[in-house]
Amino acid sequence: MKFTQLFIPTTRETPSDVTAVCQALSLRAGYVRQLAAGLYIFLPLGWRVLNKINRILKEEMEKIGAQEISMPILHPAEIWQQTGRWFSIKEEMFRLKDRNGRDMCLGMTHEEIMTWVAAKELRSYRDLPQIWYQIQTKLRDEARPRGGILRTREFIMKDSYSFDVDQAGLDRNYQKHAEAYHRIFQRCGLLFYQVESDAGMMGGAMSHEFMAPTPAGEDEIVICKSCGYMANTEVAYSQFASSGGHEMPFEEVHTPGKRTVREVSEFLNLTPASFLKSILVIAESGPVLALLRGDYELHEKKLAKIIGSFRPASRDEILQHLQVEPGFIGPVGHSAFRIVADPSVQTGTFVSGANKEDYHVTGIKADKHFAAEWHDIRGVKPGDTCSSCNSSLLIEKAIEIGNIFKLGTKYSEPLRAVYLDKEGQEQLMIMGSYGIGPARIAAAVIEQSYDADGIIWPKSIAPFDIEIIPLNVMDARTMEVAEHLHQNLSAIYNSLSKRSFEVLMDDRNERPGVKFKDADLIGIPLHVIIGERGLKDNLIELKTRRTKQAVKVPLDLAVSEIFKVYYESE
RNA sequence: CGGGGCGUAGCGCAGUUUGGUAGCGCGCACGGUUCGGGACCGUGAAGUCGGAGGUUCAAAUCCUCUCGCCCCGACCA
Repeated sequence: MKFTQLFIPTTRETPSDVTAVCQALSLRAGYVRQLAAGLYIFLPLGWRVLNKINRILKEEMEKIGAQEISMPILHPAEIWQQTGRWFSIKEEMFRLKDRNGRDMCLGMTHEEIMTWVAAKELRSYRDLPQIWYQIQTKLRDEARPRGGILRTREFIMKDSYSFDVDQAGLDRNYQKHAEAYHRIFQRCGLLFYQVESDAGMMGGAMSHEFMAPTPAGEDEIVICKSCGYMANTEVAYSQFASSGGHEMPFEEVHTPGKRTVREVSEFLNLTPASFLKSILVIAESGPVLALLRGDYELHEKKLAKIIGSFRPASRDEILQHLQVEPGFIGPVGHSAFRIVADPSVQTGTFVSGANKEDYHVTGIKADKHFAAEWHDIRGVKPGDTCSSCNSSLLIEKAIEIGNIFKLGTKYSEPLRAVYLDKEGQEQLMIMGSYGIGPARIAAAVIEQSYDADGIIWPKSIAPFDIEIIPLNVMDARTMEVAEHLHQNLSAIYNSLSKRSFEVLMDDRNERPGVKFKDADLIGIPLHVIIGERGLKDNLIELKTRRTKQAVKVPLDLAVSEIFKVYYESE
């Protein structure tokens, strides 16, 4: 392919409103353009990369017996009403009416439709198991699109769905997907972790996320390098660091106008870890007092698992239930309340509000001065250790590039996806669903693989394998060599990669500097530089993008040397 | 949805405080000189100053409304 025949609008400057590296580079290198908030156009180079990724996805999905199909993205509301998600999902779903006034929506994901087909067409245990997948557009009216192609309102997803006769079948398909995902991300050249995750709106019993660590990531994951525990902070547990709190008399102290942990700790010259933080929340069953150590934050999802959905209490509610201003709440003397306390305050001596304006109480001990249900309700923080092996934990930012869910019967039940077993009994199908975002893979790869000059693609998903750079297109010899190499490399079938090289030739009448800069920016793995200077000695130059190392090779050995350097390079 | 920021030539920006001829750099077109890491000289095209309304002799600039984009948070298969 010739550069002059491809639309590659590179730019020297970065648009001012980008923040993420992947966003800046994919724009500058001419891979994508933004249409509106959360809507991106994939230009020729970007689309080539996505197709490379999709090719890998298809190969690995076929390997585990998944069958590619294609579903509509416009859905009738009824099916989503049957599973309840029409109601439980709020503004995030794009909804519309057709000309007859029928409610429709744009698919955020395809559990409903896949299950609908399964319910209609699969009847016998003999029809199962099935794995169906597609690479299809999803639409979500995101509250806040961000990070360029990281979080968009319209995006392509590889989503697959498994249908099994029993839990053991689901376990096998879940495991197969996990293994396929490992191969996929490895082939794409990503550093990634498989972490425990929250099932979120998908529901279901078990789920894992695949996370590519990068500072641009929206999620935070907790990693134990020692025993391998890895989890999204949404579900992560840890061992709290001991507070080293010291003994204090049990007495009220005057703390005029000091309300926050920070204010009171400074006022009393104590560390935040000496405090017992009391938070009043309103659950459906009534008010609940949540207690945790002053240096920790309440983990709302963990608390919700124990007391159900809740919201923070308003100032009036705090006055009503506790008869005290916010800032002076404490656990002492509230035996009538449901109190849920974090183990970080189970041993030791603490300071907390006195339930009396402008007073706190020192010397509080659990069980002696208050009683509580004990549950881990705190967020993991730096310095915590692993709850299984007590080694130190790492907290890293990461991009979610894939996930796998054990759905069980969450969708087969409402949509009546049933089969007859060997005894002729009707049984619910056991389902799993599994997603990967190809654009997020591309973004994560850029985030993990770039330098000051631009993108460094791994060979597996680069838009081209080789870029030929004839430095002076006005020189006849240069062009003769370049054209010849271009044709040869594009034509020779290579048994290793099972295809011929995809070659981009920069045939623009540009100065060498411009071509070098653009080549580095675009990030094709191997550059073949043809200049008059080298040709005098029948030499051309091979330069690998990642290392920037260049070797001069004789012209008559060009093709074999290119093979060699290409396959030796990382 | 809450908080903040920004909309001026294709891109990056100045000009807005204090109303008075719409500018700079890059890019683009043409001519010339250059040609191994984003060249130089010259000439030129290109703007409803996001939009609507208002104040004023006069609005990019002041006021009101509105639309869009970005960031932080809330939210998030």
